[in-house]
Amino acid sequence: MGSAGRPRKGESVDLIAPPDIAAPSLLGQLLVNGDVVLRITEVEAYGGAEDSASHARHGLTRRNAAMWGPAGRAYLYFCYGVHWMLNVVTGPQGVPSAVLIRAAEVVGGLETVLERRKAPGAGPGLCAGPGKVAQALGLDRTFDGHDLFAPGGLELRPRGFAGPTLAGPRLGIGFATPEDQARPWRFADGASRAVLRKALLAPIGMAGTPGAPGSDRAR
DNA sequence: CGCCGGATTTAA
DNA sequence: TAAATCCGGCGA
Repeated sequence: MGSAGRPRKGESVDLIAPPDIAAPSLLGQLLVNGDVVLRITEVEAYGGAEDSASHARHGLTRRNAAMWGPAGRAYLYFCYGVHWMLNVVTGPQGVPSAVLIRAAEVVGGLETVLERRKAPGAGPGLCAGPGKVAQALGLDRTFDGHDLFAPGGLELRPRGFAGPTLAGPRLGIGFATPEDQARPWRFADGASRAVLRKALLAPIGMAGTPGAPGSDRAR
């Protein structure tokens, strides 16, 4: 890796930005693993300078090591003894930050997803929830640190589009400081039904009209 | 070394 | 509303 910190071909420049900037740029992008293709509809930013809600709050540990790595890698962790959670590592190397993929829509491989999710049929809630997303993609600890821009295995495809961006406080971080709990670091695609607690989110980055510029990927 | 609790999901 | 179910991080 001679080009540390510099985006490679096909890599979104936005991932080098602070997590709250990088996060909304991931909306609409695709996650691919085998025949399964998901379109990201909801994300949350973690880390940056100081964030009491981040796994990096206690410093570098074995579990969160991937958060310190270069942008564009996966950070997988096990939660509640039950679920795996997928994050996209962002920011410059050495600054722990990541974006939690909270929800997505199935674009391809529905049969595989239904099987993995043990769901009877498709619906807006099929992959709405971070544990569901990882399960649908068939992820576990072996994907921790995986390069999302390397061909084969789990991949992030920057191509995609999303509707107007919604933003609001992150979910499930009652242990964090009130200031960090209040940060509007949860983002979602306003045009998607695959979004949890949508009523807690409000339009952002638009100068008056929905679909306005501002949610564009800088590229 | 033992305890506490979690970036959740599901079923009752 | 509560159980499932494991491991990380902290304090002793």
